[in-house]
Amino acid sequence: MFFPGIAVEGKRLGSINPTMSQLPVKKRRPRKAAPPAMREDPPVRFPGVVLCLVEKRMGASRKAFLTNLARSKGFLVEEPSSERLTHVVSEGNSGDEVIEWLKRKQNGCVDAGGSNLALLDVSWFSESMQAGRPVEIKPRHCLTVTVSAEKPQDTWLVAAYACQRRSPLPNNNQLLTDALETLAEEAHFCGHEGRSLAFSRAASVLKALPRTVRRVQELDCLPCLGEHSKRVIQEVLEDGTSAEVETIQQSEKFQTMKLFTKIFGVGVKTAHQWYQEGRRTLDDLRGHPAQLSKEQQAGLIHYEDLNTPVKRADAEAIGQVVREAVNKCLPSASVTLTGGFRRGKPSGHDVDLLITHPTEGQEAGLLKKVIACLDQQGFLLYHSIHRNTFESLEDSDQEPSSHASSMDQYERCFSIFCLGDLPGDAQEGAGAEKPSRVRRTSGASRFWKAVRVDLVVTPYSQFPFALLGWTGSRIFERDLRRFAKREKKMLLNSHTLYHLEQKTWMSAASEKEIFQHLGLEYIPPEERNA
DNA sequence: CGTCTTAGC
DNA sequence: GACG
DNA sequence: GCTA
Ligand SMILES: Nc1nc2c(ncn2[C@H]2C[C@H](O)[C@@H](COP(=O)(O)OP(=O)(O)OP(=O)(O)O)O2)c(=O)[nH]1
Ligand SMILES: [Mg+2]
Ligand SMILES: [Mg+2]
Repeated sequence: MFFPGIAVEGKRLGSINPTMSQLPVKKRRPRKAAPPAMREDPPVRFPGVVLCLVEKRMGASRKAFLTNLARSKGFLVEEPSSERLTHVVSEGNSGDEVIEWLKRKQNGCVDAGGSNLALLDVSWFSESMQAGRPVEIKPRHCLTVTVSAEKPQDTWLVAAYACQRRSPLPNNNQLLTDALETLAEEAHFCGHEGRSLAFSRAASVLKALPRTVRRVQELDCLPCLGEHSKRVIQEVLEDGTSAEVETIQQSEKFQTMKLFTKIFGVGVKTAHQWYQEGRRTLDDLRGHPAQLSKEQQAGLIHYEDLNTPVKRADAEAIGQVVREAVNKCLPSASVTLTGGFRRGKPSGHDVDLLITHPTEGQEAGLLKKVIACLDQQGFLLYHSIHRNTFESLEDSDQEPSSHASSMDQYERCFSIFCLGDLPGDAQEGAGAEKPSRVRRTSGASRFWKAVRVDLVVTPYSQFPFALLGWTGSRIFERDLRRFAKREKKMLLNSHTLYHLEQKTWMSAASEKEIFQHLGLEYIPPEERNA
């Protein structure tokens, strides 16, 4: 249950003072006072002409130089996402390439067809700069479009960033995405993170397609699909499988790395080290428990439970247990189910919960109390608590370390939850005590199950950023941040959005406002399954 | 050729 | 591995 | 190096 006015689906959260944004206390706060020194451009002399310079093959610095030149002569120059464009100027690209580039930049919904948009070579631009006015468009200036803009090819238009496209849960290409994700996993096991990311992106693009791929030619215009990915897709389309993928899956190395990295607390490095030492089974590891960290011990003990998918009903039940504990500690605080379940997944590897309170600052110190409360009731088999370094709006912006660090500003907790499944009243969760939950470990009937639960506490002013950050998917998050940095010169994390050129933090009362700040079409959680 | 998300134990 |  |  949410508070009226809390922003989950774009409702306003209330006004936020933009001068008191959040910052990492360890780092220096960039100054907000001075706006960037803007050189005065002369007044607009040609309001009917809106230029756009195609960065592709031109480069960012030349584009910036030409933009300044044009503005100094009274021309309007705007971004490709602008709807007012009249003249698109490109250097070294064909007309078709410019159309494709424009469509991508405009989230795939451009009428590149017979509109009054002129696609021009840079020669027109040079002549116009020399003349100090837009010169008449001659045939030699025009880029020709060979692809018929009327009839869409038998291909799809898909944006290059996952945060620009809709990825609903029904995946029409699971056979293909499974193959590509196997290649991504294998690359990850080999420490080839760049290659792994490339295969993950390729799989993600296929997840966004509205129907099943039938012929490899349909992939021609899709981003993130290169020679290797297309070859694998072709094999799977023709034979139902790929030899490369089959070989990987049958290899002892891959199978053992997979077995070991599924242990909570074990990553590629540790798994590989154990593999080199000749270990192959979980019992090999259980033989030397002293070499294991606390989380690895817990991960090994609960290996089967933690690798059994968590159902939505279990997630809701745990959400309710946590909600009651939270409200005991702080009435009118809220608990929101996030992660994959918020994206509509029917099951998941854990339960992700986001906690906040509508009064800024009331959430301070809450997580520690909630953990103590849950632990006392015997719900926690393991937990690890994480403090944050970001201030809430309540904290003053003078001496950052003075009280922020002395205060209990915990924000995250990774836990292993004991989900009781006792009959009758115990389902409520509050009834049975810890010893009775954990002792019944043997025999055919066990009455409890270990479940990974992530708790996150956020100040109300950061709630939309935390919600966006903890809803995922992982690929969606990475592309949001990559898009913000590379396309908008902004820095995004799960607390804030920072504009590098304006040197300002951009507050948001909803997820929708964050998408707006980024110039992105809003994508609802159910379509973030990238 | 460099980049590939970001942050806390 | 794919992209800019 | 691990977790999200
Ligand atoms: N920024 C960032 N966020 C991440 C990363 N990994 C996960 N997240 C965010 C987005 C995820 O939806 C959210 C929860 O992570 P989970 O590992 O629980 O994945 P998710 O719930 O999507 O799926 P699952 O639990 O496996 O069913 O945390 C990451 O590497 N970077
Ligand atoms: Mg999850
Ligand atoms: Mg999680």
